[in-house]
Amino acid sequence: MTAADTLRSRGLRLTRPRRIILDVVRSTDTHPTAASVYRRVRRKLPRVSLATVHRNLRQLATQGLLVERSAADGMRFDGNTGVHDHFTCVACGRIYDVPARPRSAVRRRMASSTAFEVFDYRMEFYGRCGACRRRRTRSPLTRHQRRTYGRQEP
Amino acid sequence: MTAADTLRSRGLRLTRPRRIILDVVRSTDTHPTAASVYRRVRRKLPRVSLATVHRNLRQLATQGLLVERSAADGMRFDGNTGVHDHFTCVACGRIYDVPARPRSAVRRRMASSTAFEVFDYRMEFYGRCGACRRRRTRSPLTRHQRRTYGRQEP
DNA sequence: TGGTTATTGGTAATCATTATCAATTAGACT
DNA sequence: AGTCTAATTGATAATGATTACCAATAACCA
Ligand SMILES: [Mn+2]
Ligand SMILES: [Mn+2]
Ligand SMILES: [Zn+2]
Ligand SMILES: [Zn+2]
Repeated sequence: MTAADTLRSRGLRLTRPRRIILDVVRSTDTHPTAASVYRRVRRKLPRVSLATVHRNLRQLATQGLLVERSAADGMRFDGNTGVHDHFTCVACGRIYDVPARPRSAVRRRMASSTAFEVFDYRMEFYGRCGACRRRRTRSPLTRHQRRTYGRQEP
Repeated sequence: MTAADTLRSRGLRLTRPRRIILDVVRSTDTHPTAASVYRRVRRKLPRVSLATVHRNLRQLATQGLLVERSAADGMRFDGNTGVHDHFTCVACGRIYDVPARPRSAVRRRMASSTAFEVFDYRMEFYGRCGACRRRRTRSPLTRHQRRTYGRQEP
């Protein structure tokens, strides 16, 4: 089932902006912000509106064609919809995919020891990535710099 | 070492607004937003400014007297600074503390299989809490309602 | 090739957080 | 207890991110 079919089967249309936005998110593993997606989409479609990017990221996530993840510095989007975990480098801000560990054991233990019905869980690792370990540590970003720029997208 | 001593040893002062803000966050396990803390602080200090609440939550988190956590609906604050995990009920939005599982094994495995140096990790569980399992499911909140109100604080 | 209607671009509105600044006051030291 | 000094406050403006609105456009179906 292609993305176009998924959309059309729900009465949605695969417009040019929507297709390019989906392509941009799917063709990277950097977990871009909406602003970053906007910058990249404009290279192919200079007249696109920032509102269109926001609208489509939200819509495409609702339709399951990409994943919306909240990170410490705001919302990010992930074209990898498979089950996987993430590692955030606290030095450079990059977010890496890491393979998920088997989930069933954790869910069983959680469900049997509490009144909670666990549908899913998420693991986030924090530390320093290989590149940053080899390099002298730079001064950390300010709160505002983290939110606005985030070193993972040059 | 009391909170007042921690602050004074770093040239900071324990003012009345700051003490009340810290008390409010420490005396609940609902992981309140800044807006929610503001509402509760105003009951004791009606003339407090929202900016003062934001400033102090940030400062107190920087000093390690409370923890700042990003959730799907925005930033939240946790008076429990010990190691623990969280369960988010997708039906009512409440965030519950859950005991942490032993950390060393996970960190060792992660560090040995990748180039990442893991300082810490975070687990978030998602599902339905006991109260919501017993009760008929209500209609889900809108995006805006989730961000602003969040059912966990009535 | 039309006709319907989802979608777009442009822009205003909203929301959360941060910045600014004159007035206040906690804490240290007489 | 009174004085001093700098941290802090309340009020408000500014900022950044996201959402709402609406007339114009264009995707898709018959
Ligand atoms: Mn990912
Ligand atoms: Mn907690
Ligand atoms: Zn790094
Ligand atoms: Zn619940």
